[in-house]
Amino acid sequence: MSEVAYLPTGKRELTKVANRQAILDAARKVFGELGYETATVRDIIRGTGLAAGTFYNYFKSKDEVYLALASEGARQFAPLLKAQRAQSAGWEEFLNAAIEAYFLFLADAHKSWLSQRPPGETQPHVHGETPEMAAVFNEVREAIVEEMANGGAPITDPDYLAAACIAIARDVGEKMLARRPIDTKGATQFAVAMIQGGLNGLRQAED
Amino acid sequence: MSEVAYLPTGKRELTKVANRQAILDAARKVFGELGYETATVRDIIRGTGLAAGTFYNYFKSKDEVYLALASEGARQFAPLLKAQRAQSAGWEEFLNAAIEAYFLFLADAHKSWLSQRPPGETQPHVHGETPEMAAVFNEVREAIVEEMANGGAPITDPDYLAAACIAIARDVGEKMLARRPIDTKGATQFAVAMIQGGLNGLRQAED
Amino acid sequence: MSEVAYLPTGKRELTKVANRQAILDAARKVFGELGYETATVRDIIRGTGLAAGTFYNYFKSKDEVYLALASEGARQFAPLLKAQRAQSAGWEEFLNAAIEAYFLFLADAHKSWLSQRPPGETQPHVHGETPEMAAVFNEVREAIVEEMANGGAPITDPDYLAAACIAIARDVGEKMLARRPIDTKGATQFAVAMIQGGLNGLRQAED
Amino acid sequence: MSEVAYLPTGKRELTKVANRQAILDAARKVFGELGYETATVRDIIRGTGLAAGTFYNYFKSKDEVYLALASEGARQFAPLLKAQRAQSAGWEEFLNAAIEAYFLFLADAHKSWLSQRPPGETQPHVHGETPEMAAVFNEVREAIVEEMANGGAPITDPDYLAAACIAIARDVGEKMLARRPIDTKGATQFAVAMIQGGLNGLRQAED
DNA sequence: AATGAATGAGAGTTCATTCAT
DNA sequence: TATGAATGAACTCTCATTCAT
Repeated sequence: MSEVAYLPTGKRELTKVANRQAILDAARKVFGELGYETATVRDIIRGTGLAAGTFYNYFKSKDEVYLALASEGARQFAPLLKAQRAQSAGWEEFLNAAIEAYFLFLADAHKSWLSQRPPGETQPHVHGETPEMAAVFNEVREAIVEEMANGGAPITDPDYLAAACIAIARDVGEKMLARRPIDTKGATQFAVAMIQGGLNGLRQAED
Repeated sequence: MSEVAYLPTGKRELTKVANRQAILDAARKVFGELGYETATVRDIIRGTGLAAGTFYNYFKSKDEVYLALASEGARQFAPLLKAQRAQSAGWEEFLNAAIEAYFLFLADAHKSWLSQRPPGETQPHVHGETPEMAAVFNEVREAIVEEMANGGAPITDPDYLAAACIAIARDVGEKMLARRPIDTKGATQFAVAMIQGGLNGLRQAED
Repeated sequence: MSEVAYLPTGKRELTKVANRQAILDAARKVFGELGYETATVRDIIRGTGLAAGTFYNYFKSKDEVYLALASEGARQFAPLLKAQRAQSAGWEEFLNAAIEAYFLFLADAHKSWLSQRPPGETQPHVHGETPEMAAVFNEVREAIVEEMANGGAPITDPDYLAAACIAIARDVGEKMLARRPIDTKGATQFAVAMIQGGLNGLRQAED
Repeated sequence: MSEVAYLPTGKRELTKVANRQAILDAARKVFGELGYETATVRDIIRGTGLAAGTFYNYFKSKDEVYLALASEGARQFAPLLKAQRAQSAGWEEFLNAAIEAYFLFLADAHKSWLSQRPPGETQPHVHGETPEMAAVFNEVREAIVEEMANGGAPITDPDYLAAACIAIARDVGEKMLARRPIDTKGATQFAVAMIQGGLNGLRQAED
């Protein structure tokens, strides 16, 4: 309609991407520290240099930014998990692959987020989990459940077993993040050994 | 204003206690269903026959009722756990005792609360844990950590191990509650077998 | 549940009714002056001595208070109009009755509202009609349309005619309110004479 | 910054005019559909191919575009009305001329706007009148009032009479637009006959 | 002690307008 | 001049808490 069409400059595009990222970063931090309910949109934008309304140029709602974070995490993680699983021959290898993938994701994410949450300052009623962690964890859960349904780990009570494996992965992963240096190899060995041992224990108990 | 000063009668005291209990019951239900943030004080008092303001005759704040619930749970549970532990000779017996105590508590609490949460209707961003469950769980965690520190389960990494034991207890306990009939014996056997097996697995891995 | 049940005292009930009325009055004034869109809930409560949140103890939304005002007006007016219509034999009497009822309502409402809008200070983009006026006006409109459909005023174009009658009633009524003293008799005579004369003029034009 | 200063070419000027017109067209449509308050500047520019900020190169504010629309309508209409009036000998001719001019304007505007508002989908609290219609209507109003003040229609109550004439013109005009085909002749005949008849009726009532 | 209306800070969100590009 | 992201005041509405009764 107009004679002169201004194309978006590289600079503009850059700040747009940067702002989006800044909001995502701030949101991740805030959700991790405060939890979804307690975190406010204003808490999030305070972490960027932006104004309140600007948030809504990038995300339609508080919920949407949470979901964006979660699905971004899942999207990045899914191929890693898949690749690891593809290489695995049996249950033990699968388990090792899945847990290692999860721990690597956690470690990587943790490093790049510089979560820096002052230790011990945990608020009451708070998750302590970023949306991405939640999403990625769900991927692992599903992989384990699926593998188990396929007969990967034939044992009396697959429901309890899945719950237990997942629980170990989650909580050992969390502990791992609290240590320096972050040792994914060690944590993976621990978790896998414990789960495999547990399986043996359960087989014996069955008799 | 009245000439005669009535001493608090037993009846009146009972009423006070009953109201307090009604609030606690309603709060437990609501916190369990909605989580701390989402639950409103009005949600809680709606569950009693009382008026909004009356809540503050019994608790100073929404937070206080949460804490009251948690510490009540812990207070009731602590002696049970202590008794069970006292009977235990070694680590295995201790573990069995602690987990059984925990599962019994869960089952009992669950029965008496009639939590009735329609399954599958879980809201996003919500805990699904009553304050008491959280508190009692912490008791168990501390017992395990303490016992482990006392050399109960000599293993490479007590920190990870504690995390894993606790994780299993929590999540198998949760699964247990979802089944009918609630089988604490079976769940305890499962959890203990898995943990003990896990310990063995870890010992082998160490070599 | 509690031993002592406090019944609402008269005083409490009084302020409740009074507050509701204060909000309605303020809302009427504000809607009349500013129109629905421009008026804010804060504009309304500012007209009472109440706090912002209190508005929502009485009405669920800005829309609801508008509707309440409108339907209250219609409810009060409907029987008056019905009574007047019941006494009417033919179209002319009906017309007289309907318009008189409308003008009486306007005059009465105007007096009791003390609308006191500073003359000349009319804002741009504004209705200048309270919700009640709108609602009552609709009642009159429907009555006229209905009567006309029943053959009350057989004329070539009932659609245009209804529009014209209604238009006269509305705008003459408005002028009437701007004069002192408010002369409903005179305004009614004028409007009816004009409409009847208009009908005659249309009959002649038809030939 | 550039060495060569280009004078505005005819082409460029045209673009400016075209953009301005595009905004005016979109604004008319949007104001007509949504009303002043509900319409947003973004609603308006969405109707053009332009960007949000560009709006403010042409109009200082949302209000200004409304006013521009209104005065443009008035400016276009005033000479038409004047010409029609100039040809009129007496009151009846004047009335016919004024109303016809108004209805012609309405019909023309309506056609060219293709207002296309889905009938029946009227929002609550919305005008259904473009700024131009409002402005042009005011011109007619003033003409009638003026003519009446000059003794064109000697009758008891010129204030009421003006109100009534105007009311008829407005509402019959509105009805006219809703019909197919749009029959300005018929509508004019109707309105004039009704008003003239009304005048006669008022004269008789005076006796 | 019980009541429930009143309070007001603060939540998520919208939008007219500005301004760097 | 065109662009469209940034701005921030203002909006509707919620809710923990207070307080007159």
